[in-house]
Amino acid sequence: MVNIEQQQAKERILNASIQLFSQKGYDGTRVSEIAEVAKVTKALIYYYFKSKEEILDHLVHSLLENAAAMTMDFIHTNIVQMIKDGRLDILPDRLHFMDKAAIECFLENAQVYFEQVLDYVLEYRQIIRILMLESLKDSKHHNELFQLMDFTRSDEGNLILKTISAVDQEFSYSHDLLVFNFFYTICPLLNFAVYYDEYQALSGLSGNQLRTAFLRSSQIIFRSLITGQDILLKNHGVKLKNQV
Amino acid sequence: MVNIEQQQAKERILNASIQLFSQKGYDGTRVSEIAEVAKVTKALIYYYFKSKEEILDHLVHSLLENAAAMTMDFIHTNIVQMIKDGRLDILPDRLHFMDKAAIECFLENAQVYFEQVLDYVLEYRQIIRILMLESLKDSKHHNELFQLMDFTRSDEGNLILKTISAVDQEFSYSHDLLVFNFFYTICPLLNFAVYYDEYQALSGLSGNQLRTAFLRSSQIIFRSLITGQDILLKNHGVKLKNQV
Amino acid sequence: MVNIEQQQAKERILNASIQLFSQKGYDGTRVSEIAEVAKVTKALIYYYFKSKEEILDHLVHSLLENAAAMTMDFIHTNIVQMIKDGRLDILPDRLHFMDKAAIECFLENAQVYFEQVLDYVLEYRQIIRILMLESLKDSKHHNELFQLMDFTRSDEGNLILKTISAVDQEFSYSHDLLVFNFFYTICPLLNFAVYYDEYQALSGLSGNQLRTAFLRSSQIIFRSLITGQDILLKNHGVKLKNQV
Amino acid sequence: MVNIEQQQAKERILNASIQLFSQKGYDGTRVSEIAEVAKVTKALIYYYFKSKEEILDHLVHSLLENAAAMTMDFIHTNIVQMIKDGRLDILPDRLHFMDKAAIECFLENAQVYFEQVLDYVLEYRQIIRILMLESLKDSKHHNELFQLMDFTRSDEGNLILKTISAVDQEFSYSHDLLVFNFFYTICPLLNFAVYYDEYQALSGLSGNQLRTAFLRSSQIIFRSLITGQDILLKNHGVKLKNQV
DNA sequence: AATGAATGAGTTTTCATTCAT
DNA sequence: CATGAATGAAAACTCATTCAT
Repeated sequence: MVNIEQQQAKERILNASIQLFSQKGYDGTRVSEIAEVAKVTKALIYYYFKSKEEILDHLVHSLLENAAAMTMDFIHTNIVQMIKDGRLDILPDRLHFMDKAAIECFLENAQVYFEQVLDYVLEYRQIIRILMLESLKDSKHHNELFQLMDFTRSDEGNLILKTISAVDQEFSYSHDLLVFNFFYTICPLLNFAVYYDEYQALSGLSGNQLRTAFLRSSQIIFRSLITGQDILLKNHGVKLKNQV
Repeated sequence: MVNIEQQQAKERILNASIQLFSQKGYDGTRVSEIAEVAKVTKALIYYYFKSKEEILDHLVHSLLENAAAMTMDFIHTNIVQMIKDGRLDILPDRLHFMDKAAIECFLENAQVYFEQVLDYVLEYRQIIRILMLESLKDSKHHNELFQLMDFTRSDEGNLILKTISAVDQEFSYSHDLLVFNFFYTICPLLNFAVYYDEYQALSGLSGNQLRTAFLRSSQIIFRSLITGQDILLKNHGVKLKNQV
Repeated sequence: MVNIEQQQAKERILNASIQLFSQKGYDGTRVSEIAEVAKVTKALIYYYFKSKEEILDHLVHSLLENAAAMTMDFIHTNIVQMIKDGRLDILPDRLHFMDKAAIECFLENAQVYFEQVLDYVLEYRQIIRILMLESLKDSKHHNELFQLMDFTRSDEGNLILKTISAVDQEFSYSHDLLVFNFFYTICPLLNFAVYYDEYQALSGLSGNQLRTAFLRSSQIIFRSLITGQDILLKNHGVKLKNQV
Repeated sequence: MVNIEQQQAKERILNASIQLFSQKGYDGTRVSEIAEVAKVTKALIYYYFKSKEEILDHLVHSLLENAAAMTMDFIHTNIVQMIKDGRLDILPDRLHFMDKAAIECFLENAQVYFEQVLDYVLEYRQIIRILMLESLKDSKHHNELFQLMDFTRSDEGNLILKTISAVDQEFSYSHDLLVFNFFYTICPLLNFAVYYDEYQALSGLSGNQLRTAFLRSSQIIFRSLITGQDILLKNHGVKLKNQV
């Protein structure tokens, strides 16, 4: 851990802001508190940032950039590599895998990616918390949480959905799947991050135990998506396909 | 719908507060804004409420009371009735069902209850949003969201867990189940409520379509809990039991 | 003089602002100083005015309205009355007087009007000073001083010019006349108002002596406009007419 | 025109200050703005000037010195030369010209001088504007504008008045003349300078047209002073002499 | 039940100025 | 010469709350 005295002032301000915003919310945090925690003068905060809001923006944007980079990284590591290996084809409307093994491989990578994302959101859980707080208000960062991992639209970037679709060639996207994905994949993940510390405190579990327990729970969802997709797809898929 | 002019002032203040707190957060809302929206003077707000905080308390407590009542209602309607019918026994550590049909009946009721809860959280989604905003900060209402449907502890009120446990008599509670329940049952439900309006706006779905899609998604989780419980229970249950 | 304690707070704020803005300039005046002088709290100032700037706006606009009213009054008292009496005709491009006596009468009225204006600008010399200070900066009140008595454009409202033109039927407006009017009628008048107190102090004259001396000086200008108009009009009028 | 990059830093600071002070007033200008416009750092400004106020002082004093030099120049070129030529005598209380031709010559020179002054104030109109802004406030530069061409007192430097007095040997200074001189000679001149750009913009006249129009207007005043002085002198002079 | 006026104690933000390098 | 970093003091403005009526 870096000596707090030696940390650059600007970074101290950002760290103090993360800590305080995530604890007390943006509106609940005073610039003077940030100054105190960061051990700088109020005026210096305004030397580095035009306003309190700019601090928030800075935090939010740095997280979003970071997240986007991680997604890109996944795409390049997995998709691009598999294409190069001739195991995956990008068709206009879906991903086409060479064989069952390729699907297995992809799913495994997705799993690894999920775990990666989990660790990412845990590491940045304070900023995620800030983002979630803002996403609940009609602030300017209103829907940047949704952007964070935007699976709500069925566009090219929505890889997990494509994966599922690849399992069943008859499949085409349904609102059900998107809803499921958002509320049963993204939300739990983000909620896990923002309630991580609190849940630990209440349950008495260690961080690692909690993380493991959550990962196991997630596996149920993953399996459901494969074994139980007839619930989502077979029963309602046809109707849903024509709905919007 | 009641004429806004004729609404009693106090109620107008409460409604304005719900609207504003859920939109801008408690800290982000000014008493003068409440006065404006409620079409009363600031001074009148202080005639009815001792402080801004008392308004929040009032809202939070009314929701919590309400929620508790609903749970009690479920318990009485289902548990108590089934006991009276001799189809259910409350043992010190678990519920004991007379037969498979009783379980089926209970699960069905639980499903109905879930839908009831869904409608409840949808109706009060603004207050839920307020509560969630506060739960993310370390305010005094910090963990009242957890209380709302406290399934994190394995106490008598934790009915769904008991139900699952009843399906497999060998079963005993594991942290995994609690984690699963919290992050994959309660959180999605609450997130659905708080992001309901926004998701509608982004997806273009009608409220009803969205509600139906969410309920179908929930069914996957329910089924997972039965068919997929070996993942949660058989594999890790023993270890987890001894973990904490 | 009204008891300062009994004056309404808002008026005390305005008076304090006039005093301070005219002494120290708008930028040089602190809201806390206004509060002190007005014997109110800073917060009360913000109860009555949205911002420091709004106080300035209020002062400026009230003066401008007032001034406009005075001009209107002159027009109605003189022009309208003379028309009713059949001594004046408004032609599309100029005023037409019945006879020399009508012109004399009009000029006499203009003289009276000038004196009236003089007393007006003297009474409101502090606000005029504020306005002049602002007019010298590129603030939003930049050219409201020009509007105050806008003789810079040769439109219908420019009565004095029309009067002069009426004296010599051959005459038509020239930029020279406008320039003369602005810099040798309006500016001296306004400068007299804003430097009134200071000139008194430096010269040792009483207010009344100064006012009388200034009025006599103005008469020279008035006469110049009649006897000396050949300088302005005859020599250069033709060229100037075609210039812009 | 010198390349802005190559201009010395100090000069750039002064030019930026002139520009900004005349645009926004001294109080309305931030040191950081000066730094920006001058393309130097704030710290460098403090390397060259002890304080923001020192910049203003520097500008004001350089103008005043300059103006004094110009007056001195006039005195030497005209007065001193005429004395040497034996055409002018300085009596204790007045100037004594040898003959009508000497008066004519002097008046002509005064006219030339007026034009010179006009060009001077036009060149330095931004600083004049600053000075006028300050003269309207009770700053330390309060009455330095009056000093600029102090004709308010009947001392030796008041050349134009002496000139007029010389025309009529019966004449002695009256407050009327001083008032006339200040409000109808100096003020218009200064106002012309400070409103020069704005008047151009509003009227659509070119700088040269405007300057010419103003000079013609001034001639009326000059002539008035000779032909019309009976108004000022004969009628009221005696009384006024005894007034204070 | 209702309110216009008032305020203390903050809040965010600004700004002339300094200092170490 | 030159500057990036830093700051004390004070500026404008806010806001929950109170009070007299």
